[in-house]
Amino acid sequence: MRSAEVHPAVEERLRALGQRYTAKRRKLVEVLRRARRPAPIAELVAGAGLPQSSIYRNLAVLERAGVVRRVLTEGGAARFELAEDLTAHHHHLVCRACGAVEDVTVPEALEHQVERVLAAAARRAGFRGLAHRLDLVGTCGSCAGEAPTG
Amino acid sequence: MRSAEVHPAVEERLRALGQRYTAKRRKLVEVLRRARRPAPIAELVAGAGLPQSSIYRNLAVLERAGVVRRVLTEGGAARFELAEDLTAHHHHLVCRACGAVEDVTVPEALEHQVERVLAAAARRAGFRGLAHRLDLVGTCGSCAGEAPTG
DNA sequence: ATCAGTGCAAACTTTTTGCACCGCA
DNA sequence: TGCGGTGCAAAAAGTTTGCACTGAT
Repeated sequence: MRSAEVHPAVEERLRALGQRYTAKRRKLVEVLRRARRPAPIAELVAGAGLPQSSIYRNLAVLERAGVVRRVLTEGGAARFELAEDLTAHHHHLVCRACGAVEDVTVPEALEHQVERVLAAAARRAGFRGLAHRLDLVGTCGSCAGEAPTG
Repeated sequence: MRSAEVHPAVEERLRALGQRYTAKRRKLVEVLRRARRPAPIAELVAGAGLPQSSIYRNLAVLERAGVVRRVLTEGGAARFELAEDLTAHHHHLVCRACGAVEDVTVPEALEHQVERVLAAAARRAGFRGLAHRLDLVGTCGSCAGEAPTG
């Protein structure tokens, strides 16, 4: 989704919750939109030029509005990204050596198949409204190249 | 993997790192083995009867030894489970309402296909040694049934 | 004027670490 | 007897919250 389309969509979702789409929130969304991967808090603080507390609070509001989502992490610091309906369905490549995260997409055919089989498995377990989160863990190029022993 | 097979395997992996497989560590592994889902720290503290600091330290050692892995979470508290080669490859159903986590498996055919396509995508991005983590997020039976308004 | 938004600082939660003591190889 | 292992308590890291002030409708 292009910038010109994202912001009005965000504004609408915030309005629906009686929230304003201020310049600061717009800046935050813009930083998230530009990141090619889930952004950690520190990156958002630096990028948007807002104090941590405002970042956290605005992220909470944006998450409630369905604009951003907290990405699953292995503990450390939280990472956030724009909701998939504002960008595109994608997955993550996580480097187990340096922790780097990259966005990736896989063929639609596989996505469909995954969706179909998962929906069946979930139904059996009594789960509804399923969405999948497929992350890949491995070693990124630079870590594999620079530290073959690790 | 049965208990009789898990413990010797764990011991071997710890030995390889010059670590001992003490009674307390065995207790911790046993608690993890019995859990049908990734266990939060509090559950391990209660189950193994060890102070938090020991739980954390032992989990760190066990993770280094490839015995346990930290499960991806949305921030809150960390959850741990035994490594897949000590149990079986599986995925998680996460309830977005109550946070409950359940282990699930999907057909092998799909696993193979996912592996194949993902491996290709990862190679393109310069990643190696890939493993996938497929989690499903939805609403569990009790949350959907007992609170249709939520 | 009013109510949401913001910033600072303090509180809180979760995880890590220093240190002294214990215990198995 | 030495190097892990353990527990307590303190510290650090990450996140949330109270309060007073600002700003948009």
